[in-house]
Amino acid sequence: MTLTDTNSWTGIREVLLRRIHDRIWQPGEQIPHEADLAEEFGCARTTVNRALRDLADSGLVVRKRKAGTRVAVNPPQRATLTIPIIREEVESIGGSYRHSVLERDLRPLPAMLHGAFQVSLGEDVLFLKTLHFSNERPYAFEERYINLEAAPAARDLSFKEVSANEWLVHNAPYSHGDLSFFAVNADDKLSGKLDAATGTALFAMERITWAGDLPITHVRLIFAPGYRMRTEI
Amino acid sequence: MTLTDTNSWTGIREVLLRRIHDRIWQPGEQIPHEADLAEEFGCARTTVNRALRDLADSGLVVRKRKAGTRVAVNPPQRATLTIPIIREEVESIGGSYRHSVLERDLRPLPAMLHGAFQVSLGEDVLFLKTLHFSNERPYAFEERYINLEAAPAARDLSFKEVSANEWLVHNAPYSHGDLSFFAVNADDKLSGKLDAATGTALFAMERITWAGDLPITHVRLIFAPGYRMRTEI
DNA sequence: CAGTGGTCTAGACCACGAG
DNA sequence: TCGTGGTCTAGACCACTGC
Repeated sequence: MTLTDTNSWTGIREVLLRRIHDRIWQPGEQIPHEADLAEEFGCARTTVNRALRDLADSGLVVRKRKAGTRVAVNPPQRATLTIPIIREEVESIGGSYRHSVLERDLRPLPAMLHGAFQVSLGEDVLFLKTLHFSNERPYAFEERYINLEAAPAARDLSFKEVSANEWLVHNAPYSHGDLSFFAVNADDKLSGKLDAATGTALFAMERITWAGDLPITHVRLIFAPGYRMRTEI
Repeated sequence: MTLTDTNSWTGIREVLLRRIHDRIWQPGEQIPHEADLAEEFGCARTTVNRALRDLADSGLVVRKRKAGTRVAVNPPQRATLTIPIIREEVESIGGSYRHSVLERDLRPLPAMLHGAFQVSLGEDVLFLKTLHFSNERPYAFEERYINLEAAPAARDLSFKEVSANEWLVHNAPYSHGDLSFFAVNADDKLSGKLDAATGTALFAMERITWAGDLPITHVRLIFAPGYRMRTEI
């Protein structure tokens, strides 16, 4: 039998978890106060607080001042996705990375993005089309708009050596962003670039990042066939 | 000008964040010790610790005992996805939810899953095909295997009233799982079910959950065209 | 070995929000 | 209003790991 150290916050978390799993505390039911639990475990309230805060972060319990802590009725699955820069992703699975800039020009922001990506009216943005390779096979196709107000230095860069992806991470840190995942069919152009039959379902990701109120970049990545985004929960 | 409260851990986190964004602390550079920062901010080390721990959780700094805290060189994007049960997802966007069980039988586990989903040899698993609707329009198609050793009560349930999705959340809590996302083409069967032209790219999710060593369920969800999984970072 | 983060404690005050 | 969680403090000991 495994003994759990009930003097560590992780140990206490395990015990609480087991009580929830074993239905000793029913979904929706209020569990004892921090103070009572601290007494039960013979530890400081801070320690119980840490354990409960962790359970709340993962969605298993719901905490409210005055109302106490309740076991979540429908614990949502929370999964943390780690999205590395593509070079690191490729290299981490043992591939050799290369990228190729297919297009690069200044242009007005397409109307489609006016709502989500508010740059100053009339300002051009830097547009890039890039193909990423793993072991010389297409890995992902990227279309990107860069707001030159947020990253003026990008105007003079070709992004042939360092990908825009990587350069922006280092030179235009964002404060927040929107991220979405979806599926697209390979059209004729994509099909040639990604070495996929026309019509093949491809996994895609779209991302907008801001530094405060200033939009930095909008990027759409479309991955070669077979790509899976994985995580553990 | 906005003043930041440097006596709260969130306030301290903001200040540290700004120093990283403003390159006062360069990527890869070691930042001051907790004790020094605590002195600078005139607060307890615990408070600085909380702020730094939070930055480390989000991947912006890397902390090591003895080696100190460094600004991450390639801060990975971490995104937390919240995956609710489908009924709640549908209802949260104002739809009325319904589901329909298309198939339900006991069968041996398909060979394809033998590696990932280790049930006792020769034991049958419960197989379910379900279609989820939002406002009477197809929302997602589900294929699910349930390990009856982990959830024996499932053997006697039709899952016509409560979906397997929801029942399992309430009755077979998992301790951990694998989750992946990918894209598939609608085949003829899917196309009819999801009201999508054959070949349409569809967003799909696959999930296996365990309770300790015991596999609980394997589920593949394929969403109707246009589905996006969104999150903020 | 010794510096650094990780954690625990006992106590305190505060903010929120249910009743 | 007042119970409950949220947070802060000052101090302590410990665990890891680079040197």
